[in-house]
Amino acid sequence: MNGVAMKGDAVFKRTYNRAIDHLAIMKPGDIVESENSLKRKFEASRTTIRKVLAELGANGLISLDGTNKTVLRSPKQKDIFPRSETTSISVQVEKKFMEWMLRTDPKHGDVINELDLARQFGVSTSGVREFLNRFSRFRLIEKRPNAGWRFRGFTREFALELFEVRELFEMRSAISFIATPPDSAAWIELKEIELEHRKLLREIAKRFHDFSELDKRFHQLVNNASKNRFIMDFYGLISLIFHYHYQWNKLDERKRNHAAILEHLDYIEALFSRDPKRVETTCKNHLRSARRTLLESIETLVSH
Amino acid sequence: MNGVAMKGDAVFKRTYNRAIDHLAIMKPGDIVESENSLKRKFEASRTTIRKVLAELGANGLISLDGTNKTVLRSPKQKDIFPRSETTSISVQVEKKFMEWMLRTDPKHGDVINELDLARQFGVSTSGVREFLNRFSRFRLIEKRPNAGWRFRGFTREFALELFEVRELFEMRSAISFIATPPDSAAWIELKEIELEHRKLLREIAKRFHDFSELDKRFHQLVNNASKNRFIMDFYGLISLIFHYHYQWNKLDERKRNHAAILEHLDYIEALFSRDPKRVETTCKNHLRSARRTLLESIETLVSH
DNA sequence: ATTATGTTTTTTGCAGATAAAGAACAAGTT
DNA sequence: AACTTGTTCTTTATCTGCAAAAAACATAAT
Repeated sequence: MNGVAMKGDAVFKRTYNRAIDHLAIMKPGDIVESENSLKRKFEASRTTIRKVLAELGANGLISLDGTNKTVLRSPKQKDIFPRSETTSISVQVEKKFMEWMLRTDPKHGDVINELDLARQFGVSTSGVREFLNRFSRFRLIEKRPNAGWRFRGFTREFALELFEVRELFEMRSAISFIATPPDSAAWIELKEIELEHRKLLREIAKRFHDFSELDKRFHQLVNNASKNRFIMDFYGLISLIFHYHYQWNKLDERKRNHAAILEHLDYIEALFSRDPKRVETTCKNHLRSARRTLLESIETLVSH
Repeated sequence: MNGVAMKGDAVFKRTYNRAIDHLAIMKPGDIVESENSLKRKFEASRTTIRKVLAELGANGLISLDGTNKTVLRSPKQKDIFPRSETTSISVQVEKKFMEWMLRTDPKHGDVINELDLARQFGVSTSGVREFLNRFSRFRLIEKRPNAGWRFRGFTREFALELFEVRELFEMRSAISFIATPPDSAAWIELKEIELEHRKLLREIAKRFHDFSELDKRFHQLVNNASKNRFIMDFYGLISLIFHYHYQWNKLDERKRNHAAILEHLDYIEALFSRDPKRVETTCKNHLRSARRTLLESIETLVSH
């Protein structure tokens, strides 16, 4: 309302949109369920639910008769809030920072200016600051007191260190995986993933971009078998890096993905065989070539 | 000066104290070196150096004659700022939070209230918030949007997951360690640590408390051999946990430390032998008993 | 040309304010 | 007794403001 925006009402708007979706499948005259029921359904506090109901009433979508709330009319397109207003500032900053990283491709040692980013992102410095503090856990940036943040990666050393740990963790997880009971849901998921791979292999010509999503799904499944929060968390960092890697290195993407699918299929087959030796061989083989690809893309970046 | 304190001047006070220390070893009439030289020596910006010099002048410790600054009198005890005023708010919050954890011993699921902590610590909510964001990387607390932080550990599962990764990392580091060239400084440091162990063993009756420091030094040396930032960082988490563990579990401390020293000595000997098999055996043996101790102390805590 | 000090501009660290969101309390209905 | 809605109290998310600290720009002196 006034110029000095405070907390932001993304939760309200998101919940309001959810309510609109909900109303869309109801008819005028239908009764609206209780606040507590909506609270559970929309995952928001009752305070927010009440605000939404009040707004729906004010907009003539429902009648607010205490415990007897009824639908008055079906929602129109213009009743919903734009998607961009339904995410909190902190989530927006996160997204904008990632885009900024891709765009500017900062190099090791580059300084990150809070004020500058805040201006670019259209948020206050605190928003940027808070994000950077959280992001620092990935070890890609580093703070020097009173003198701002510095970018640390993405160097060859970083990639090598990353892969050293990745291999350690994934090998351990893969061994845990083959030890999971045969009736576990993980095996079904693995079978599904295998089929997806075969399907993608047939349609590789036009769908090779879809590999990155499948890659993530597969490795995450394996890593989750470790049931170790540190190992699973670490895979979060790997995905982040790969997300960028896929954006950077468009060269030979189709060929690389094709090769990776074949490696994955070997690896998956080894998992189904439950033979630790075979798992080790196929897993290492795949990770080695994944590392090679990543390093190549770094060299390419550095050279031009 | 006025009631609304802003950034805080810990850097100034710390630097001022450093300057006082420096003046203490000079005689009246001696010439004070250049601002740039002091800047390098005291690791602060020239802005801060100038402020310090101005203050020293105002307090009659030096004469401020442009480029000709001379010592007027030796500093007295009352010239220095109290130590507590020389650390930044963020460092103070960190320290207070750790003390708070020890004191209140929060359990899994407990909520952490930013406002409450801010009041207890005598700082603003922003200070607490910023700290919690940074601290979240240790995975001991977790945020739920709009609903505050929750304590996650310190459970048996947490300890088991921690040790799984610790063993993986330390084994890898130990193997890297024995591969370092014989003229590396690490071997000298290891020898020193060995001697410290033997010395502590002789004086175990009265100095068993000193083990925790030595323990950290030893394992850090081994982990650093990995030259992997993720592995080295992880040891930061281990130290943090152990710091608390040592505070919690006072039972049998002397006996436990005595046993650990012997295990360390075996492990160190194995490292000197450069025999991977021996290193593996002694390292695993030590980590197994370290885990047992930690688990015992958790059970004890849970039971009363 | 380097190295000194003097001055101005920019950025960071932290407090404080406030709307939004959550939680707790109260009282009424089936 | 279990659910309603109504009301109040507490906590979080975010912006703004300002002094401290750093960085950049001048200018003077060896």
